[in-house]
Amino acid sequence: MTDYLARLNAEQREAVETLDGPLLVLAGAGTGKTRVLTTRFAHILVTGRAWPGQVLAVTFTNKAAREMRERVSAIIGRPAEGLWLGTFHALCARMLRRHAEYVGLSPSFTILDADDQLRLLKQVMEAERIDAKRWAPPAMMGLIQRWKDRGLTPARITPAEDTDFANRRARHVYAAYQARLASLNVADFGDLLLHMTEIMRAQPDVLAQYHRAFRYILVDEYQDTNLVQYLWLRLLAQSHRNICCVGDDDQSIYSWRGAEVENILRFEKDFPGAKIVRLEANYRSTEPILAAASGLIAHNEGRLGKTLRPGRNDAANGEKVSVIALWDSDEEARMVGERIEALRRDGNSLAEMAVLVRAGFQTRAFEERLIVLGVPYRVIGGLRFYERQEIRDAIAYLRIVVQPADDLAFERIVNVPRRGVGEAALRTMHETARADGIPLLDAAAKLIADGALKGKLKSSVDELLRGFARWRQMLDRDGPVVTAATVLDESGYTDMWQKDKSPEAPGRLENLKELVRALADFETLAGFLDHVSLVMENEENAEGDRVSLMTLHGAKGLEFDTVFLPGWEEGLFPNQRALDESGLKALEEERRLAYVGLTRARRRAIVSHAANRRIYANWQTSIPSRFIDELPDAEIERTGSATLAREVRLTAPTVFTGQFPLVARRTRVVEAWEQPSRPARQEAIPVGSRVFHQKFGYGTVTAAEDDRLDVAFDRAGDKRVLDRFVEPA
DNA sequence: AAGGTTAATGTTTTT
DNA sequence: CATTAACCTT
Repeated sequence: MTDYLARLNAEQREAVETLDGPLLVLAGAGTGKTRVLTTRFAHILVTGRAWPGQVLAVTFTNKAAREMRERVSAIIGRPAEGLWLGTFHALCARMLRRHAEYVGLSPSFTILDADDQLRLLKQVMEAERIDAKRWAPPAMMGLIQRWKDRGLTPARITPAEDTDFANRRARHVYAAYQARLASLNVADFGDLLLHMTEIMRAQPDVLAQYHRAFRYILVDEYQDTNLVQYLWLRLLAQSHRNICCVGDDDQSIYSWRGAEVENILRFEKDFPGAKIVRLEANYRSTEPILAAASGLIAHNEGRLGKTLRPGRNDAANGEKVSVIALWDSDEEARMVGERIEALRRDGNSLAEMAVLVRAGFQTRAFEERLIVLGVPYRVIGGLRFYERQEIRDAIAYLRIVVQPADDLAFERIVNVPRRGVGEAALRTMHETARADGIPLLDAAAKLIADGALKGKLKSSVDELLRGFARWRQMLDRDGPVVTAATVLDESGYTDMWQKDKSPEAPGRLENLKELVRALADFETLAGFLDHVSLVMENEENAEGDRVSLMTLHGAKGLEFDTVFLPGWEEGLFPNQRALDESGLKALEEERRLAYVGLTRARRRAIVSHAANRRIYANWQTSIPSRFIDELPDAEIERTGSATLAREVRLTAPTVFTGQFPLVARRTRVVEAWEQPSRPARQEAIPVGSRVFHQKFGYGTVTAAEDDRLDVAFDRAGDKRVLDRFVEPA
């Protein structure tokens, strides 16, 4: 029964068998993190420490949750049921249904998606008379989300926090937004965590209930937790302290989403006596790949410090990491295509190859190339199932059936299909709703009863309202599947797409069918709606042998024999925008992203960069990413038609000495080597001098480092820009 | 209210 | 370039 322990190495075994007290597992890439987590879970059950329902296991993705559930089942030899195993959000939603009244919601609250969130916020900002031109709603949304990530309810926000948005009215807007959510009986994603944390803080009996319920807590991807998730965990763990967090600070790539690596450091502080186990034996990659990745990540400061060592017997026989220099992005796509074909000819499976890019738009060039070559591929990421227009529309209908007061859903579908409800009619409904303090749906009914609506508008809206009354009864009588099918049919929604002649229409109808089909697995419509917003993913086009194309973020947790890492150029990767916004912090995160990319590869990693890249309309010259220079020379092999660039760069005499050090030497050489479309800068730009930038206007240079300048722009504020984009003023 | 035009604007996005 | 939101015309 304990033969599962025999399959672990010493450090993994320690992580599994240390069951009492707080434990932090620092697990490097490919060191068997998931195995440790699932084995630990099973070990708790097998040793009789707890029943399955007494273990709380938290992941970030549904995929990870599913995987863990399957592997735990396999070890204990039966389907694992009644588990508290899921994503932070799914677990919180489940809890919040029990205690919704504490935060002014009813247990039937629905969960809002990003689109509805923004629409609602726009309305709130409009009502608060905030100029949307000057204060962009998406920026305000970001601010609110970051507050929520930090566990800050409007009441917890100090005036000092509310300084730089809409003349210190951000806190007020946030409060109004929250009030509006409550009045609609909806919660956004952030609220799930925020509300539960707030409830556990304020209601000792609720907290005590969960302390009794959970004896052990397991947390995956701990480096990606944000503050509110940390608080939530800490509250739940504070009585028994049997909490085990697994993470890797070197793979923290979501700080821009509110994740705080500092949580790892905080862990030791808040759980004194916490044991720390390091997993450093990598069973995934060959030695050159590990050494290259380690050499790269060593350039980051402030790491907890782990050294990956090869754990595979055959690790030493690996090929070096290829670094290929190419003339332009077309040649890069051609190179990747050719390599893929060659590998396939040698008997390699396409499913074992991946192209990992920094930004989503980069996949297109490779898609086009692979189509020409007739190589099957799949793009991972992009629109999720529930983000599709037709699914969101259908769900809006269903939400109103469950929740007649859901104004956002009503607003979304009242004129879909067209019922002649335009801006004017909607405004009238809003006014009536606000005046009488009733939901939009009731306001519409009232306007019809009062004879305020006329003609086609009146009859079509009336029919819709009668429909909702009917469908609501039907739900009790005939269940969700029949109701959903009827709603889509009788509302004219299916009809609308059947009449649509666009090429996407058939696919949309197919998705609607899939939605109804998926409903069969659920007892209640409310349960299904939760599933759709919290869990439902794309069917990943998994069938067949295909090359995977995805972003580096999307590749976390995956592995492939061969990994292509194109576009390693300054500006693109590391991404200039990230650098401009968050400086060194962003650079280190970009570097971690590069580390994640390299460590996805089992046997082969092919890094490439192009000297010229078409961005939007025109061609732009790029220089190789600094990350390439940071790869240890011994582990890489440089080839490619643009190898010359490097030779030139390395052998060119250092022209500029003394006075203005570190100025764009690399840029200049590469530009000299190709056509002089943009004249190379002849002189360094001294600190303190006045410059002009096409986009930001005039400013004063405050610092210079390599080819980038810190400039205090007169109007645009402090920015970091490439020196070739400014001119001496 | 609907359809067609122009102008603005381009990272990453587990839930 | 290519997508989308805001705008203007019928």
